[in-house]
Formats: sequence, structure tokens, C-alpha cells
Amino acid sequence: MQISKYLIATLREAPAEAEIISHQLMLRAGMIRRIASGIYTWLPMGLRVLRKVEAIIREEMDRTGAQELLMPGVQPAELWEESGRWDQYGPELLRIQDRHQRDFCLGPTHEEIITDLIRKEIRSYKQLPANFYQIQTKFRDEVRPRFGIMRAREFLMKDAYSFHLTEESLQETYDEMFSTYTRIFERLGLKFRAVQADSGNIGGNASHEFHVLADSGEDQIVFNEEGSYAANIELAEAPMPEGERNAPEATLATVDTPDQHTIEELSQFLNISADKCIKTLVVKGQNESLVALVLRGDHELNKVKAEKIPAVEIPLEFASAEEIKKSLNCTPGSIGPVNINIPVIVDHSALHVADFVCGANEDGKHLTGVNWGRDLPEPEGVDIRNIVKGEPAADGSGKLDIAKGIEVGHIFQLGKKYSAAMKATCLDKNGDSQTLIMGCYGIGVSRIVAAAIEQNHDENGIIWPVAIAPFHISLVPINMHKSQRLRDAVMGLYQELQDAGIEVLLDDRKERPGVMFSDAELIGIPHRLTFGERGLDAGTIEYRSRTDSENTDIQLSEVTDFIKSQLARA
RNA sequence: CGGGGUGUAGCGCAGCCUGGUAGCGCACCGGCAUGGGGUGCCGGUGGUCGGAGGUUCGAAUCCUCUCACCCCGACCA
Repeated sequence: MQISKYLIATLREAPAEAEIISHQLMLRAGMIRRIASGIYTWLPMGLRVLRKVEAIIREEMDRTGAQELLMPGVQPAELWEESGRWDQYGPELLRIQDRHQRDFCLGPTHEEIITDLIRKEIRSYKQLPANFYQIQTKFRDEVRPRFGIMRAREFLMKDAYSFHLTEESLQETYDEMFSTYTRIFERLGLKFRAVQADSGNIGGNASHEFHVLADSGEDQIVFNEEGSYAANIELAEAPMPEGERNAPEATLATVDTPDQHTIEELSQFLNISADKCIKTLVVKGQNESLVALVLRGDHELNKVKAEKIPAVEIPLEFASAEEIKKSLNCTPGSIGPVNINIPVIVDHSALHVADFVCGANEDGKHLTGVNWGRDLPEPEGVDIRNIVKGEPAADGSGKLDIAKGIEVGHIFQLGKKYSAAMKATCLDKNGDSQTLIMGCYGIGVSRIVAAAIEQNHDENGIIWPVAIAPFHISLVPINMHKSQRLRDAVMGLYQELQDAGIEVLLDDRKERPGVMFSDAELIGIPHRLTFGERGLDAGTIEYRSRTDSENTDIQLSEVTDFIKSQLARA
């Protein structure tokens, strides 16, 4: 491709709206432009990357025998009513009406459509198992779209749905999808990790997420050194406290703690460590009641775990200061589990602390020397906290580390949730009707593009893995417009490289070298060839990879083979 | 949804407080020079100042409403 005939929409400065690096770089490199909140146009340069990601996913899905189809973006309400999700889904589902006032929605996912299709088309066990996928635009009306492509409202997703007669068959396809996803992310050239995941409200037994590792990731993933355990922190079981709880030594006392609200303030004020404090979080319970969740002062609440407690309302919501005042007659900073008039749920490690400090349920006062069983009832412990880096795994598989990840893939064993609701059945060997068992497997195609940038960039711009780079090499001629013989040589080389199957971006603009170098680096093209008269005379050309800081002279006669070998290496 | 903020040329911003009819840098077009890391000089194109209403002789500027966009949001007990 010659730049003079291509839309190179690079920006020197990042638009103020862009917060994270991938968003800034995608705008600056001329890959995307925003058209509304969370809705973007993909420019030619960005689309090339998106298409490469798609192609790899498509190849690997096809290799497993999955069949590609394409389902509609606009879906009729009837199917959603049938699955029950028309009422359940909430405002994230963008609902629209046609000219006849019939209800439709923009598809945030396609379980209803595929289940409807399959119940009509599949009649015999002989047609199973089967796996269907599509690469399609989804729309989810997020509360707060942010981070550009990373959390857009309209986004590109590969979703696949498999159908089975038995759990064993589902497990087989699930395992195959797991290894296929592994291969996909390996081919994409990204550092990633597969983790056990919460299956959330979709339900089902097994679920794994695939995360691209990046410091800017919104998810925390927990894993041990040997690699035998990896889970989303939402799910990772906290280890039980070791040993017996210390016997009470201190006597219960009330102390004045004016204006001490946070654990940090409190521990400094009283000169005690945070793990001797107990914090009490008040959340909404069933039927407009309140529930107290009690944690050790240095621990964090795990929202997903807390939502599994029956008394806690889903989604988990903190009580407002007014509700707390009304019910407990104190401000949020002074709550404690002693003599409290709402149900108390205590984390295992909080239950293991003796002589602890907690709020007195009276403003400006805390209790010290508090002990479970003596000063307040001793409840059953539960696991409602996040694991802390360095803790042992609950299954005894060693010390745990925590990394940040961007969720780019998620596989589920759905079971019969949709097939039962929508009566998707087929006949088994005995001629009996069986409800189908389903799996579903998603990959955030457009999110991968952003995640790849989050993981691979420097101060000059993007550093694409070769597999998804918009072009393999940039060819930068120096002063081509002044030298016909150089122009001839450049055009000859350009042709030669292209004939070898190499994707070349030829910078034939009448720009200064610095401009061309900067653009190539910003766009993130993995390899660069700089060609000037000097080199032409010497029969050499200068090569530099995107991650090099020095040029290397390559014999002109060998340059195509050299580039091919560089590309093959990646 | 709650809180905060921003809308002035394609991008980044100034001007607003203290009303007088819009400016800077980059980008873009033309010219000359330059020619290996965003070069220099000269000359240009481009803006209903987000929108509507109001106050005023006069509004980017003051007031009201509205729209859009961005950021933060529970670890605080």
C-alpha cells in the first residue's frame, strides 16, 4: 500500500476524551473515530487489524469443525420473552420498535436466536454434537461506556453455541474450545492466562475466562507459581486462618475516636495495625432490610462472594448514609458488630481476631478489646473477602500471586437454561425427546485490539505483534522525489516484497524522514526499511525492527529473504 | 442513576471573571528554502463560539433551559 493513496489519519496530540493508552493510541494512529459515546467508526488502518484478529479466530474455529453463520443484530422481543430475559435484562438491552410498534432489541448476545434456530432445524441425535459460531456486532447499552474500544457499547464479538445430548459431550466440546482459545491467543501473539471464572447469572457448571495480561486491566487474576491454579479473584477461595484464635486478654472498653472514620485513620489514631481492626460494611438485604458484612480491617470485600449469601440483595448495593442513620443511629464510620440490630455476616479471618477494635455504633466512639463469643455472639464464618497477594491457595497448591488482566474470552457450560425455556429438544437413539444441553463461547474481537495495545506499546506508539499488525513492514525512502534512480529502486523493491507476500506500507509522501519514522512507529508497524541513495550506491538498505534502537544494514539482494525470516520468527 | 467537569476551526487550547462582533499552536492548501528523527520563512483556507430562549444598543462572555461528551462513584464503616 502506498501511503499517498491511503488514509493515514495520524494525530500529533491525543483528543482530550481519551483516558487510557490504547484509546489514545488508536485515535492518534488513525484507527478509530468516535461517533457517539461507546460507538466508533473503524478507519482503514484499524480495520486491517480487526480483520486479522477475526481471521485467526475464524481459522481456529473452523479447524474444530464449528460452523460459521450470521445472526441478526436486530432481534424480536418474542424470543426474549420466551427465554424470560426481556424482563430480566434491564436497561442494558436497547429496545426499539418498528413502524408497527412491534418490540425489538439490539442483540447484546444471541442465545435466543441460536436456540430458536436449532430447535427448528435439529431433530435427531445424529446431528449432534454441533457447534455454531458467528462474528457479529453486539450492542449493550452500558451504564458508562469508557476506555474507547475496550468497553464500547457497540463492539465486535465472536460467539459460539454448542448443542449436546449428554454432559460428557458438552465437556468434550468445552475442552476443545478451551484448547482452541489457547491456540488463538498464542497465535495472536499476546501474553494471556486462562482462569477459572464465576459463571455469573448465566449459570451452569464450568466457566473459564481468558485474560490478556496488562497493568491497566480491570480484572484481578490470582494464580500460583507452578501454574496449576488460576482464577478470577471474584472466585478465588480465601484460605482459612491458621491455628486457634488467641484467647481474650483485653477488657472491653469504649474509646473516643473523634472524626476517625476509615480503618487507616483509626489504626493510626489508636496506634494499632489494621488487621486488629474489624470493619463493618452495611449492604442492602432482602425486603429492604439491611445486612452487616464484617471483615478484617486490612481485607477487601468480594462482591461476587457476598452476593452468594442468601440474605444479601442482588446486585449488591451499599446502604446509604441516610439508611444507616435511620436504622443504626450512627454514621457509616462508626458501625460495629456489637449490639447491632441487623443480621451480621462475618468473614473467616475477621472471626479469627481476638481483642479487636470496631465501631461502637455511636458517632465518635469505637470499642477496643472486643472478643467474639465473650462480648458478642460467635457466628459461623463465611468467605466474603478478596485474596491477598502472597497468601496460600485454599487448595494447598502454594503461594498465590495477583496480576491484572483484560477479559477477552469467556467459555461457559450453559446447560439447559435456554433450551428448556425455549423447548429446544431432539430425539435420542430410543426415539425419546431430550432437552438439548448447551455451551457458549465468546471472544471480544474488538476488545482484543485494544488489549493488544495495552500490553504492547511504548512512548512512541503501538508495537503490534506481527500476527495482527496492519502491515508487516514500512518502507521509508529518503528523498525519493529528488532521485529518479532511487525511486525506481524503491518501487522495484516494493513490488518484490509484495510479490513475496509481505504487506508493505510504502511512505511515498514528500515528507521529512522524521515525520515518516514517527508515523510508522505510532502506527506500530513491526519492521522498517529505510532506503536512501547512500544505501543504493552501497547496495544495502537499513533495517530496524519496531523494538530496536539501532539500524542494521542488509544487502539489497537479500532483503526480501531477510524480511521473510524476520516475519517467520515471530 | 448520583457527584464533578468540559463544549470556541480537523486536533490541542486561550479568550468568558470585568459584554464591544474571535485568537494561538498543530494539521490542511500554495510558494521559497531545507532534506536521515515531527525543519524554517512567507502567504492562505477553514469557526452559526454545542443548541434554544432571555437580559442588553450590543452576548463566546451575563441569566434560564436543554443537548452532547468526559471523569469519579461504594474497601467507608
